[in-house]
Amino acid sequence: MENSFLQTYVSIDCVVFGFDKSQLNILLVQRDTPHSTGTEWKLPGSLIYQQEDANEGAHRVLNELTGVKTMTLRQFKSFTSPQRISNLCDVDWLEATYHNKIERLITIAYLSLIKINRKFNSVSKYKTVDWCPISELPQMPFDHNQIVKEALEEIRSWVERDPIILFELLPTKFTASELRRLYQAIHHREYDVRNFHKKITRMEYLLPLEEKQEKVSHRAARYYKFDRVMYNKRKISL
Amino acid sequence: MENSFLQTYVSIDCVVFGFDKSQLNILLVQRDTPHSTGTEWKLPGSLIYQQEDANEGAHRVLNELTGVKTMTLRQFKSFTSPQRISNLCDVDWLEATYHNKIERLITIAYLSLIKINRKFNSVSKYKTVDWCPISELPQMPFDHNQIVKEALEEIRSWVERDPIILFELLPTKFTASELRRLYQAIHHREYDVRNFHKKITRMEYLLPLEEKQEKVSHRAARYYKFDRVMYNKRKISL
DNA sequence: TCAAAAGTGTTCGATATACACCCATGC
DNA sequence: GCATGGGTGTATATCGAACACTTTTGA
Repeated sequence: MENSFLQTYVSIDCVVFGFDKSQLNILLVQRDTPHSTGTEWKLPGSLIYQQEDANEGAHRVLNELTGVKTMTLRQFKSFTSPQRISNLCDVDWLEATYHNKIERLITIAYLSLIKINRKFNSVSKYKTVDWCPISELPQMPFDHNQIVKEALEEIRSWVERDPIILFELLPTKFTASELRRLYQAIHHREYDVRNFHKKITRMEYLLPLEEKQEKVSHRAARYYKFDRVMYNKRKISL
Repeated sequence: MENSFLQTYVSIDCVVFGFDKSQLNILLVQRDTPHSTGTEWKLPGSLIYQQEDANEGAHRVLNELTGVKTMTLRQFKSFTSPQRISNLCDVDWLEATYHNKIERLITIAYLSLIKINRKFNSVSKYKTVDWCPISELPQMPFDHNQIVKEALEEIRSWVERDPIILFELLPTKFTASELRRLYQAIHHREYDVRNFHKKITRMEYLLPLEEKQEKVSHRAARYYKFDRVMYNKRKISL
């Protein structure tokens, strides 16, 4: 072990969650595979620059990807195994993309949340950016499948500490059943409808509106909205 | 932003918790300050080697420090700001220690737990290793004070997800009030003694023993021990 | 009039909180 | 005998879980 300290490139990879109908989705980008064998989906990410710290890098990636300037972002884990770029395709792709021979690469994974119907204003280097339901994730390069798996665990425990993040995934006005389905998707279990209504009645930071759904072929559901001020009052009283 | 991607050394730093009487303690090591102005306490850590991933590095540091081969370890956050080695003392110390000019350094912080009265079998490069109560932490180099602060938040949420880690901090046999004081130290609040007894009665994985304290100048307290098998049964039923 | 989803109340068990006094031991 | 900490029970509030029927609306 002669003084051979690791000197390495560092990337960030972002697991961006969106919620639609009953499913969590993740934002994926398409890359060309090096030997023109087609395309492949991966997590959006980038090497970080000399002058940046990881947070800045993550913001940059997401801004390039979506045009959104500020979004909720959380660093959740670093992936450092030397084997994470053992696949030759990945090695070649890195060299083609960054014009550097890269033999080792650690990545810092971020988790982020966005309303899924938000319009993107992308200046992205990627040809295609799209939502992918977490139940239908493709095989991805590097350890991206593992990163997503850990991101799912992380989002669960984050919601428990700070339920505010649920409302970053829902539209400004949402129905009780949208919120319930989001809970179900995140906690991966069913909630009884009646019990769930009682639960949201107890959350004083959820304001029921007069407004209801229109033109739905069943009884119209009431809209709710999230009241940040009430929420913050609640939190300090814990 | 001309293709100047960060290539950097990577270190790991370990926040090792121990518990004594009523206080959480952290294991600190002493370093010589570069200009012989004395010594200074810091978190134990090391640059990681070429062949290592971060987990291996963390295990190596803790093994060198304590002689303990396997301990509970959890990566909790990376610290990547370019400013974290802006202090000249720190720059000089790095150069003196690692015989390399180091201009940027990111660190991956780990959290670990150990019984405070465990004997160390240290092969450490440090002159002094000692426990420091978290209420009396000195000013430390780099961003080590910040790292400890975040480690404290992390240990709280870790205990909530997985209370087993409490028993890594207590002796094999412990009294109810030792456990209560540990809860208090971690959650930073008081627990009512009677309610706490009810709480531990409900934990079937805590076995009350016949054995009691001896030679204490007050009523002798019953010892309990933690039953891992019962605990694991419990967990899957959640 | 039918299909589809919205909305609503009661009971039970588990858990958290508040609160005050007697017990065992060494000195 | 006294100082020190150990050990105990009751009442109340909140929360989660189980469980079935009526309402509204568009097609």
